[in-house]
Amino acid sequence: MNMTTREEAERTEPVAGAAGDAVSQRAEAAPKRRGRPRSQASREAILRATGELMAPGQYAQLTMEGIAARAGVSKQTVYRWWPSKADVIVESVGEGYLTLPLPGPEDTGDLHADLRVWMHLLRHEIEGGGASQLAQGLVGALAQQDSRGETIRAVLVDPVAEQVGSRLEAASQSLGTALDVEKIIEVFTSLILMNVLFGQRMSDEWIDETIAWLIPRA
Amino acid sequence: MNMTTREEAERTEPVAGAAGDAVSQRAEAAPKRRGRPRSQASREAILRATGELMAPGQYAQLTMEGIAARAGVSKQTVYRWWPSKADVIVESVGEGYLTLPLPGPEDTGDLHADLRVWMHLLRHEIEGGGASQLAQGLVGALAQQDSRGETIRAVLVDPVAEQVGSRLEAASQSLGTALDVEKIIEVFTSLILMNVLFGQRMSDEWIDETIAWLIPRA
Amino acid sequence: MNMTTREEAERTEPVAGAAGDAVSQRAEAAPKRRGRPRSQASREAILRATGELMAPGQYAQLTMEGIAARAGVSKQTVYRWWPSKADVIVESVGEGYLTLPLPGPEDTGDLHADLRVWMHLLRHEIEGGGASQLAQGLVGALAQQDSRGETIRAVLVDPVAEQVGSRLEAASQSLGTALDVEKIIEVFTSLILMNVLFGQRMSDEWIDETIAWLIPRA
Amino acid sequence: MNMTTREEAERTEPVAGAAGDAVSQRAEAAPKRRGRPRSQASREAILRATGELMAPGQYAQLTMEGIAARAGVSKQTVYRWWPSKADVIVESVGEGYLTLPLPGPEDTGDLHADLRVWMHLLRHEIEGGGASQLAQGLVGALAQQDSRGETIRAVLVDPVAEQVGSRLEAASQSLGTALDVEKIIEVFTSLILMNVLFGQRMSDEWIDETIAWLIPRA
DNA sequence: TGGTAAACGAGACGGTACGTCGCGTCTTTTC
DNA sequence: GAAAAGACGCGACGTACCGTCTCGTTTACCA
Repeated sequence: MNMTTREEAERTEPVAGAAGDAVSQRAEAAPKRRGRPRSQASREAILRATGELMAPGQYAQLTMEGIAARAGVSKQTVYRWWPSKADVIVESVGEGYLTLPLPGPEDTGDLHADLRVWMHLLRHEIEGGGASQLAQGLVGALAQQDSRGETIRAVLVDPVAEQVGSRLEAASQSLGTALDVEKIIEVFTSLILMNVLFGQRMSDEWIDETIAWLIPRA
Repeated sequence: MNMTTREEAERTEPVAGAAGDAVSQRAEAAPKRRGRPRSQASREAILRATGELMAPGQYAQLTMEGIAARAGVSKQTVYRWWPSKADVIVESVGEGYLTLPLPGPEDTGDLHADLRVWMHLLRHEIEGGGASQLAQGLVGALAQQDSRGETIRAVLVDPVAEQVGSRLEAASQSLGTALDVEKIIEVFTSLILMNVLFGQRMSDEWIDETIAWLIPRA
Repeated sequence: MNMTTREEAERTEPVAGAAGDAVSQRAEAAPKRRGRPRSQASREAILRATGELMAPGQYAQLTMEGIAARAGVSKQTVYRWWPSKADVIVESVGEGYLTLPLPGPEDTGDLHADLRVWMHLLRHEIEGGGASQLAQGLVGALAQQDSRGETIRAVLVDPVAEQVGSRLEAASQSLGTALDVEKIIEVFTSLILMNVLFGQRMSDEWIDETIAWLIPRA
Repeated sequence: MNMTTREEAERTEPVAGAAGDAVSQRAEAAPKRRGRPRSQASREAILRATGELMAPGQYAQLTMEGIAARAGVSKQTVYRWWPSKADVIVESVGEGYLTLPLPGPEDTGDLHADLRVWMHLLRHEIEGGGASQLAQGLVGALAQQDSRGETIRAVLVDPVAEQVGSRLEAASQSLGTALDVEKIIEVFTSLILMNVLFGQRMSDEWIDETIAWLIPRA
């Protein structure tokens, strides 16, 4: 990610020892910045506006001008802190201003049924078009600058994996079956995301077959 | 895909007349179009130019103006025959003017070994960055105009599925095992494309595990 | 003046042997241009808009964006034909889309009285501020690119010189006096323009003195 | 308007106190300002920078940011003491940090000869372009903010008038002739400034004629 | 001699205009 | 009637200055 060191410093400062940051020893050598400090309000407004404009139907407005306008901020302020649209999107998503509208599966005790219900839900979501558009938009927007795979993965893949994962792990314990949970999660996520990304319609049969194939009944 | 019917009809016609020739006497059985016929040379030049501009590093030039300029053709000529950039790209890829730098697996008789070799090859390709960039670019370019996904699938998914598919089917017959070939192909393709699209690194272990999990040894 | 040769050719073509053009022998070698010809309507709209925006009070809008907007034309169209704002202004003025709001003297037979009345009129005009603002604006706008003295002279100086000149020449003949008419015109024009440009107030005494000094009574 | 800022500051202070303020106990007209006094060094640096940036060729840099940068000063410091760019320019010129490259006439005893020599010198200066450009620039810069003209007159007209004036007054006394010196100065200045402003070329004949016409030989 | 208030540098802020690029459409002449 | 040439309205791009606004840091005065 091509963030300037200044930006990096600024952001991580209030957040403190965030995320997977191991090397945070740089406390000495005061990072005392001179001049007026950047407006935290502007920063948030920009990231929020970006998140909002990623919503289905708004996507056409996802321009630097659109973001600035909706945030009530000057274009220059956006450019001052993020060198490109991709960077703004990445940070907006990273800060949680936008989440994929994909729910996770319930837990009624019957794993197969839960997954089936869930995938029907996903199908409905995909058919609405919003999720696909958003996913494609993300890939498209980010593709222009860098590959930035980790980011997209963090936004697109991880949440889905997490949701299906927690359900599977619960089942794995209660069932006592020897499921390769990790692999199943991975495959499940891949299949679903392909369908979301490419707007593929999941037929009833395909759903049943897929579940059966991935999680053989005992 | 949104190809005009005229385009479809027209295209197959001169292709029969083949290669470099212009004034062949295909007159008979003709649907007799009046006026100057469309230039086959222009068509090829456009598709070739599109393919060339999709090459990694050139992607920024993939504009309608860039295509027309490189093809030595007027913009109108491009628009006359393809309603959108997405359609040009799709046809360019379809006609082989651009190929995803993703080879298929060899057939040495040992399915597991072949797949392992192949996936190491893919990993190398992914690490080069070109494939990921191109795949992302395709998604991005196509998403802007045609979010329906069939298009992207045709360009991105199908070729990979075909390559791994033919190897698997061959194995399926020689092995006589009851493999759900279709499902395996689908899953294989999904996993690989996810990795390509998001630049995920495939470790040796991951490759071995995945193959073993998908195609259990007899 | 930095007009492109193409623009020059285009403009002078319909105008025929305009202005002081002596070398117009280039008729042969048909300048047949290809592609869509430039829109005469746009050209006129731009020049008219420019003239209108030079009017007192509107001057703040005299931006390339303002001109394009008022002309109902895209910015690019303005830039396509004139490389800078100064060039647009020069041509707008040159084509008569704007004239200095300075009247000429009447002819009642009494030269001194006529001039006095006229200068009082001018004083009123100057006090309104419009004329000064416009003159300064012209100088300022044109100064940024080139010196372009001839143009400003043509717009600012010549009309005034002409008006006072014709009155003086008429008087010169009827009086039979040996007036150095040319010199007087020159001086008169200079004095008046200095006052216009710098918003100098002309007092009654100054007017009388000046007229008496320039045109001694017989 | 073109009062020095210090005067301005001192003036507005009591005015502010008079504006219906309740706490105004400092009635005893104390001009004593508290806090850090303004930096004389900054003031000079700003005026010098302004003068330097008015030099021919540099004119495009004559922005508030440019001035501040070259003076090694913050923008706010400039704005604190001068309300507009015009004021800075006026004071810079007034303090002699920039002089129009227009010399005055020598005094060899022969008035006509002195003037002729001087005007040839001016012609050379005008042809170089620098003087015209600078004069136009001044008009342009000042016109944008202060169209009242006194400012421009003070900068542009007065210096020239003074130079030619002192030579003429000297001559007037030694000659004893009844010259209307004031008028002659005015006319001379007008003619010359018109030529400078509009880059008009003064021919040998024109110079001789003009001098002869303005100052008839005894 | 230490407080304090104004001036200082730095530089971010909301704006407006700049000049350019690409879009998809249009209007010419040429083939 | 297709093709090249290229102008058109549109809208976003990224940059430059504008004049204003915090910040933390001097620095001269007055107590």
